[in-house]
Amino acid sequence: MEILELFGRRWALRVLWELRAGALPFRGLQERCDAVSPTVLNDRLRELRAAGVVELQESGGYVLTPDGHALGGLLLPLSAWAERWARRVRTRRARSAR
Amino acid sequence: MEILELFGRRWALRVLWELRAGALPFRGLQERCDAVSPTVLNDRLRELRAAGVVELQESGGYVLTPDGHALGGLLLPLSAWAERWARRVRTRRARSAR
DNA sequence: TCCTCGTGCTACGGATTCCGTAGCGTTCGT
DNA sequence: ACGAACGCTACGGAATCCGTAGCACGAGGA
Repeated sequence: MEILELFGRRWALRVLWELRAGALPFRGLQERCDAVSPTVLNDRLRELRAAGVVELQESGGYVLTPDGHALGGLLLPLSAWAERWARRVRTRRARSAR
Repeated sequence: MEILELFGRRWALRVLWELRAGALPFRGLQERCDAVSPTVLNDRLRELRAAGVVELQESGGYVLTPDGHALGGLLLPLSAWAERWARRVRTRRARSAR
């Protein structure tokens, strides 16, 4: 799981997540990622391109490669888990508040 | 996917990955994580405990909560992907080396 | 009693990463 | 010629991470 080296960096997973739905230009991607600074976004994009999960199309805009798409699909169950988790965290916080 | 805020931190996913197999004490966990500094490890553990995916048992040693275990299971397909990915990266590097 | 060992964890200074703002170079449409 | 959108870079300050050293506590043995 050396890949965790890459994913354990800020915005890496988020970029994959945002690109699932389709291509996005640099600034569009930046907006989706809570206005992350272009410096870091470009760092992550270079790393993800080097890893072969993201590519820059000639017509402009970033897209997932087939590999990247397969990976993006694996994030879906994680998303489902995250929803249940968020609900539990809310109720837990509500419980501890009273 | 606010959870990506937590996972997009160094060693967070790695800690989950290492705890899948069972409980580990602080220093044992540290060794498994490439001798990560105790400062950061403790930071991650506090965050993961606050998120309710990891807990410290009274008898000592860190362990995944039921939530955390469910999450850890989702990392398995990701691990399978990572293996295929690592193989591809190797062949790609071998190709570009000649 | 004193020592040792293992437990979780903290202090501190330096290295690395991240961020916010500003702006460059190019292309494309009008 | 000009505006807009494209990808991206420069730079200084803030936040994060790291490596080393060591503290506090409890269990066990001599």
